[in-house]
Amino acid sequence: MLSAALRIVDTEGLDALTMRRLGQELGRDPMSLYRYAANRAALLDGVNELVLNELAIFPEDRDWQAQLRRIAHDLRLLALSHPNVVPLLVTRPLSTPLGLRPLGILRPLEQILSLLIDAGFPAEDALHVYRAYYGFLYGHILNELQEFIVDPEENEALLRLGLHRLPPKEFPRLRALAPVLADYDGAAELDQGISILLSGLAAQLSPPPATP
Amino acid sequence: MLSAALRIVDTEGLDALTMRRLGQELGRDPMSLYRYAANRAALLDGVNELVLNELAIFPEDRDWQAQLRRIAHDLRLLALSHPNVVPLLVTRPLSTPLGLRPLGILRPLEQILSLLIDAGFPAEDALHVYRAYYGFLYGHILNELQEFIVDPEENEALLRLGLHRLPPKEFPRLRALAPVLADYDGAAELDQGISILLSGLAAQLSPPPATP
DNA sequence: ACAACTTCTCTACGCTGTAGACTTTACCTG
DNA sequence: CAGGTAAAGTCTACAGCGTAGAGAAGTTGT
Repeated sequence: MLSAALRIVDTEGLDALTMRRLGQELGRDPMSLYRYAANRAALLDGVNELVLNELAIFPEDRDWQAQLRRIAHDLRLLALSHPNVVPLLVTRPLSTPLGLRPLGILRPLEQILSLLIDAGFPAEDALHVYRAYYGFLYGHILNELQEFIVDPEENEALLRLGLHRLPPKEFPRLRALAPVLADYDGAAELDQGISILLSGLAAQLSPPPATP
Repeated sequence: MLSAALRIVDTEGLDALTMRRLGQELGRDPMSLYRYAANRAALLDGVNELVLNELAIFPEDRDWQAQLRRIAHDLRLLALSHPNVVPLLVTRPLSTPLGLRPLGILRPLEQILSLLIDAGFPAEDALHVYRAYYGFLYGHILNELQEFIVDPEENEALLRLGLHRLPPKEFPRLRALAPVLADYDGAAELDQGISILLSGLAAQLSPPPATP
């Protein structure tokens, strides 16, 4: 059921995921969905969970930096392949206290904490590392998707056209950067940011012994 | 009109901002709102703009690091005082191509680019710095708000209660960190992350001459 | 005073999530 | 196999939503 919901979200957008539409997709009465999800909100949480479960984390790995870097790239790709789910990813937790969120959404948090603690960080530092890391990661994904042109029309022209609308006096920098904006290597930018962040964090907090 | 809308969002949440509700707040017919906003979406953009306009940026300042750090703290406080607007802040641009967004939303982008370029960065590097910076900033704000307990009930107890629900076998780290999670100094964490990021960026990209 | 134009109001339509009563199906027990 | 119990699915209905379109009221220019 959740996979059908995800299919609708991916192909038709978040708003298209209505109870009636999902019921039709499954060939069932819309009301029957309430046996599996108490709410439409719960349904959205389910989709959210389903996507997050595609993310593989191996907390046993001792090389925390490599692991975090890989996870970052994986999550980025996940977001790019389900762009319509991203609003859910960043917005749903805002309205649910931490402890009451679906387990599938809390699992990555637990696993990354575990990874960091096993790698030698004191629990409290692990939390700090996690926050800086996940904060940057989510921010990057949002940023990249915001610049991503979903329009089926030719990209660059439309982008330039959009920017052309801006008053030149007020937005000279942005207009001048139009060609650079057009080719955005998200993976490289993410990797570079992660590098800066991880080495900075490692230098600042007590570095883990890293000897098994 | 927008300020009335913002008032509703702040006090009653995003969903409470309906055309009928806003009309009632203004003592006007709901349909009269369409003279000022083409859409409900445009209305949300307006609220978004209104909040972002509270953010002051001084592109003439030569000390880009101090300036970016101040802006980060300002935006954080802004987000904390309008938490219900944050979903708008991060979500709305996802459905609008960059060039077609309201000017008030693009203005911070332009101003920060201007700040960086005036501080000596080549235009292209300025864009990279901006992306890493804004990405981290947005990510931090999301993170902090996600941990923020809006519940009027006593914080710590409720948080622990929520966490207590988690199966101990599966979430040992998270449960153990409950007391630490409870007191989260968002400003300090943001400042520390910004420090790491800015110094890393300055070291990596051609450092600005910084001599006026 | 009349006309043109803007602004506001009213009604109505199709859509939404979901409560509550009802019917059908599945399964387990004697 | 028969009968009862629980689960799953269906139907109808309601209040609320955004907003199209026609009309009323008010304002301004000549």
